[in-house]
Amino acid sequence: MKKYSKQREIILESLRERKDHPTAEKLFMDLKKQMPELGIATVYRNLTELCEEGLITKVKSKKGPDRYDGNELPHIHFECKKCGDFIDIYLTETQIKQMHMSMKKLSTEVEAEYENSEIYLNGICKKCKKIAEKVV
Amino acid sequence: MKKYSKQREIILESLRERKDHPTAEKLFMDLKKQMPELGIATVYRNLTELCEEGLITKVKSKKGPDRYDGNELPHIHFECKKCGDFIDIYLTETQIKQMHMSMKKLSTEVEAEYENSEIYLNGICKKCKKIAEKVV
DNA sequence: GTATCTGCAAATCATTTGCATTCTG
DNA sequence: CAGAATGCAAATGATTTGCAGATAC
Repeated sequence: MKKYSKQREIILESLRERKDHPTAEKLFMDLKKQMPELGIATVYRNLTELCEEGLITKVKSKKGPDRYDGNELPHIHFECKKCGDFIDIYLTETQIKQMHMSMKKLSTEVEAEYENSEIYLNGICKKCKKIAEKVV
Repeated sequence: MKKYSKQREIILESLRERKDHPTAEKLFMDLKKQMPELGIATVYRNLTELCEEGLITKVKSKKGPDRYDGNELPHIHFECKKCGDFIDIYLTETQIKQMHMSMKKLSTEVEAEYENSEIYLNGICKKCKKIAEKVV
């Protein structure tokens, strides 16, 4: 039977509150400030569990280690080719419906059973664009 | 100045021919049969280079290590939640255009500069579906 | 009281790097 | 010959695992 743990609570809570997509290491460092006895293994263990329960999402990054996302609103990710950061892009009801319909249609072409889809947009984010402009 | 290497040639050639999406390790094992002196570091070095040159693509997997893809035709990936394998899904000219247009439109919402997008469909592939049916 | 969860340290897995040697232009 | 590329072994980085002690129910 699943038991309560303060560690799991603050991990989930923190991921829901923050708007970035931290690595396990980053999250660990930040949480260690408010709970110094916290161990990195506990963070990894809980992140894996929370993903399995569908409460958070693991985001694969092109460059560095995996990122974790606690944003509960339906969204897709924009990954910056320069800094590697992720930005959430929110979709309207219509966009979501449209997307899922076309995805489902595509899936039938391989006779596979479609469940959901992940879309990663790639490009340069606002922040890096500004930096690039300044450097030039 | 870039120099020819037999190793790079067989790595690229093999990736273009095969229809799966092997890990570096798998590719290494297979190529070692025809070139026993091949080293794993050489495989990784060349895979990284070939990706940078845009001749192949690195595919991030939900489960295991990175996969590599030498399929030159425009396609997106279907990732099986059970076996972790990838299947290529081909798109028509119209679908590609449509997709890029809607992606570009989404990107403007975050004031980021869109370059290209990656779409991963998720579900259960034909092979696993059959296995599942047999087990039941 | 017992199963679950933790923190730590050690282990594992994937990938990268240093370096002496070999190959290409 | 000079610079590039290789193979090997060692190093690194991220994540997982084993285990003894702490915690929840």
